[in-house]
Amino acid sequence: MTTSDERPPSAEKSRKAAGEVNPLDRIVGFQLRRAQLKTFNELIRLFDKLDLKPPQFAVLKVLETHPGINQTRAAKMLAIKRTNFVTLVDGLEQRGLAERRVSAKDRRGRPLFLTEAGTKLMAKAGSIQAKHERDLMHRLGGAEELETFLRLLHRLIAGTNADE
Amino acid sequence: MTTSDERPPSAEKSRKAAGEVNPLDRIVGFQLRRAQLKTFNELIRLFDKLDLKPPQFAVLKVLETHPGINQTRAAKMLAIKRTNFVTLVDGLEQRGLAERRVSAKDRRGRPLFLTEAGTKLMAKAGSIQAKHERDLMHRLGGAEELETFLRLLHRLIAGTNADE
DNA sequence: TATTGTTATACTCTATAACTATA
DNA sequence: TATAGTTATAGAGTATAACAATA
Repeated sequence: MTTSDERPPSAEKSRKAAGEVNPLDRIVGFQLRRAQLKTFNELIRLFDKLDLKPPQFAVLKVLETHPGINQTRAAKMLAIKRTNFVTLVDGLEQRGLAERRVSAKDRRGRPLFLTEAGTKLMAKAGSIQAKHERDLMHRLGGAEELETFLRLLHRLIAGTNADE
Repeated sequence: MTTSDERPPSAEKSRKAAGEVNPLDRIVGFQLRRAQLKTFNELIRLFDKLDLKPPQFAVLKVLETHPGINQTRAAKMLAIKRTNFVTLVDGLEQRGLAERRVSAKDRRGRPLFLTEAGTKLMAKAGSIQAKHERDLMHRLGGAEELETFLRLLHRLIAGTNADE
């Protein structure tokens, strides 16, 4: 990604580098896919030293703002299946970043909490992610464009029932 | 569900329906993921009767606009790996929608073409996809918003070397 | 030596069904 | 009966390494 070759801005070369005329460029779904893959890959690299990936960060983020949330609701927020969420939490619990407790009210539930280590890690991860977000904002053109972008994304998502 | 705290049912339901406060709502990457998943799932359902999925449609679309393109360039346009592209084309070739020929110039290459059946299928698939695209445009708010959205997406993608 | 297409393979993601223990 | 969590498992999707044929 940091290949800083000298690149003359000739139309010929920039066209080739950009992947040519590409009929997929004007199809919303495919552009969404590319943008999503790129932002995730960027975040993966930024989280590299924390041994954290975007989905794991997302779980911790939800626990941070919703301590004691149960797994069904958390999985819905993350738009992943309850069943796949289990493995995710297993990993975080084994690393001592999150913990499942037992609810007194409903003994079926396993309310989720960040551990102290999880809270500490989130301090670092959160600032890394926030920095990335600012980078994205700048690439979009500024604060106003970011708002516009989020609003448009939300219009596409609206009416979604997350998962399941 | 009748236990726990006393809470007005209206607030309870709207909170649940809206997916709650969700700290992921303002993180670009995760909103991108949700929007991408949703548009793809919509397209999958629309293509249902054609037994076609978005990646397959994308390949056929590239062959339609770039007849004779080689696999390396096509894979780059699709932002997937050459190696995974092989399986994709295998499937399309077995269904008689695309074909690999042999190049006289460079006998390593296998220039790709739509078959007649492939062209016919693309007539249907293309109009389905175009209709979906118009639907997305309306949800975004109109033609102007679509342009804005694509422009912003492109700003995030810019500088990407696709894949590999 | 580099490139095109390919096979084999592994690893991650995601999806479905069925089970348990509670309610 | 329904719900929260879980297990097992299958299927996509995606990744790397290595090879043959050709340039």
